Amino acid sequence: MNPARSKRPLQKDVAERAGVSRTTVSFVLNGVENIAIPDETRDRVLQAAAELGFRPNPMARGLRGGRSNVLGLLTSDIVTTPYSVEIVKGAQDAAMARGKTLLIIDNGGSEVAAVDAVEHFLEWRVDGLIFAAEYHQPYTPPPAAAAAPAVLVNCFVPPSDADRYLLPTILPDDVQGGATATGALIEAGHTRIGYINGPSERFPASRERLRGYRDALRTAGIAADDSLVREGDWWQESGTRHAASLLDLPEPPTAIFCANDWMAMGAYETARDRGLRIPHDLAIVGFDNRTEIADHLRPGLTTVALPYRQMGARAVEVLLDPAGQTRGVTERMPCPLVRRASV
Amino acid sequence: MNPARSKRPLQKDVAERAGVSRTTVSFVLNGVENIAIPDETRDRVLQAAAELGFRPNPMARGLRGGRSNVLGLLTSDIVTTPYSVEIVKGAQDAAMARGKTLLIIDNGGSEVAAVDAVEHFLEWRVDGLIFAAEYHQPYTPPPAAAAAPAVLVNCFVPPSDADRYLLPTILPDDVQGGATATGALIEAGHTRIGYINGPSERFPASRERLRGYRDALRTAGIAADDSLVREGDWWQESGTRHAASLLDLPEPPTAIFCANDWMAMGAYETARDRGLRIPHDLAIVGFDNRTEIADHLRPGLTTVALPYRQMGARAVEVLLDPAGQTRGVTERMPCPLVRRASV
DNA sequence: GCTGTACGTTAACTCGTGTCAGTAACACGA
DNA sequence: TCGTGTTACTGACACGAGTTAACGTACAGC
Repeated sequence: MNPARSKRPLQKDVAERAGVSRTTVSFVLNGVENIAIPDETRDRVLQAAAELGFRPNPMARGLRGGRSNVLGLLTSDIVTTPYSVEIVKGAQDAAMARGKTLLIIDNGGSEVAAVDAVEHFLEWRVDGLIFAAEYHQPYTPPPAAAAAPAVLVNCFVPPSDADRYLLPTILPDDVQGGATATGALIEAGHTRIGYINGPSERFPASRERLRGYRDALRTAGIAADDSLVREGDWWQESGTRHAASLLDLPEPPTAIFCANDWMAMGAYETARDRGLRIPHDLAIVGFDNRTEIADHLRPGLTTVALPYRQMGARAVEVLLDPAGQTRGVTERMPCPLVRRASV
Repeated sequence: MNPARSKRPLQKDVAERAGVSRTTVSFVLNGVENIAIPDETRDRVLQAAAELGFRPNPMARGLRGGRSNVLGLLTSDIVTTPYSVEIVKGAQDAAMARGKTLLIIDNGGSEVAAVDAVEHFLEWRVDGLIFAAEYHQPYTPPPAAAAAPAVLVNCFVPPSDADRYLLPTILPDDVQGGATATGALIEAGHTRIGYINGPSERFPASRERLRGYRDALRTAGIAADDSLVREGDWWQESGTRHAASLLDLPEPPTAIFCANDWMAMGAYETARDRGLRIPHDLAIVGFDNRTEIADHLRPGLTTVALPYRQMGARAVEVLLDPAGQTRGVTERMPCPLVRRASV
């Protein structure tokens, strides 16, 4: 009936072709220790398997052994922050490279759907769970998740739940990212550097990038001037507005660091309106490296990239590394500067 | 060892609790026909299953029956066109609703990776394959895909391969979309309507949206004027430039339809530069409904949405519907108008 | 020649479920 | 009493692989 199942070779076929028993094939292919198999036999088996293109049936394997070789990845709302799919891709590639299958479910931000998804994963006897968020935020996994090893990516268990859930956590290093962005401007000779932040209340990233900004100034021996710091709302328009207000200061900044690329785009608009050339009259650095924006602005926007792909890959590694389950360790992944032409 | 497998209830447990044999449980839960089971027994089994929270092990099920209940979704480069993940979500939801598991792999546009992915899917004995593209384009699946039922979404087998691969195909109705966008402007009283298209050579969508534009004009009895049609490159800047050139015509248009939202954003810029108010002095319609753009422009951009979610869902339906495998049927899904304030 | 041991191999069981063939109990008509 | 159905169920096998325990066989040592 199902053509997919009809003619695929089985261990039995490999055994027949190699002239040994099926058990021997299993031993050879799984590299079982403390069992003696002469090289000659081993080679024959391996060759037969290769010739037939044998691939073990993961269902049979998962049914028998405790290990299903499946990992479950639950992500909240990917669509609203499209670039976060990079986390998924990173996890996917890493899983594939290690011969694991990654099961992906996007719960669209719904808690009910999250519970369903975890249940679904557990049905498949997943070897581990990954919870990924579309932006750096607190998140508490459904209770059922306790039934399997888990890792958090781009999110963290809020302090109020931290006693119940102590999980390995992988986050972007927003402090370093903020410092790197600011540092790039300092290197270019700027000393009055404005900062248009995101909303600091709901977004840990905003708070941390601000900290990085201040750290970089302090390290460079530049006195912090809070009149140079504004809080936008991530949208382009707020970038335009705050950039204008910064440039209206008696001592205006010569450079502006924006906590995301949309606001940087807004700052570009302000510069254009005022006839300021970038980077000569005003240098700008963004954050997020949304290439559709950064590449397309003129001149290209120098910005800080979120290491989403690496974070996804690292999550898989931590999950599969038996020692990685030393629970509760938070890893910060560095955010590299992507140089274009706006500094 | 693996905590996930330890304490989950099995059919055996349900049978014990209901005081029947495991076979009976299997019959009841699978609703096997032409086997007599009195309601009283049936209810007891169902209740026992519910009380224990029994969920069948999909591996065992897939191993035994021909049906794995897994569908494979292969997508090319989601990240470059982030909104296309909606296709994935649509497919995911539809699959979940029908009790299927969706295996998703993004091959990042690599043909080698695509072959690997299909191989991976076949290992899992998938019941069907879905090939999804990030934008409407020709695509030829790897030959191995012939081993399972397949559906194409947002892509189609090019004529040169059409004799070898005749697959059900689901596409957005770009002609209708173009006509709808144009129609909205006509309804609003416009008769001179400019059109900034995408590149027509590489993109079927461009050609079809143009056709829709012309159809709508003809239907309304408006003479087509090719001087009102320009070909941009999808980027904002080309929208700005072509809008300017349209407005510089001796008889400038009072409305512009742009083949994507980025170019519409460019047209907004031109309008602003010239002090034209939208929609009073110039009406604009976009395409794609990229909410991050359309919602955030002032005034909000009226645009045509790609029915990605429905397309993904429909792919699953076609795949699971036995009659749906009447191969080679192309379905066009309607692109609805999303009204905001730019018309 | 006998026993012990290391080596190479395999039969047989296991995982959880679907499914076929079969059985026990009972009813009914001849 | 027998034969034939019908109802309500159950035993046993199958799916494809991993794993345990045991089986020869050959060779060494006595």
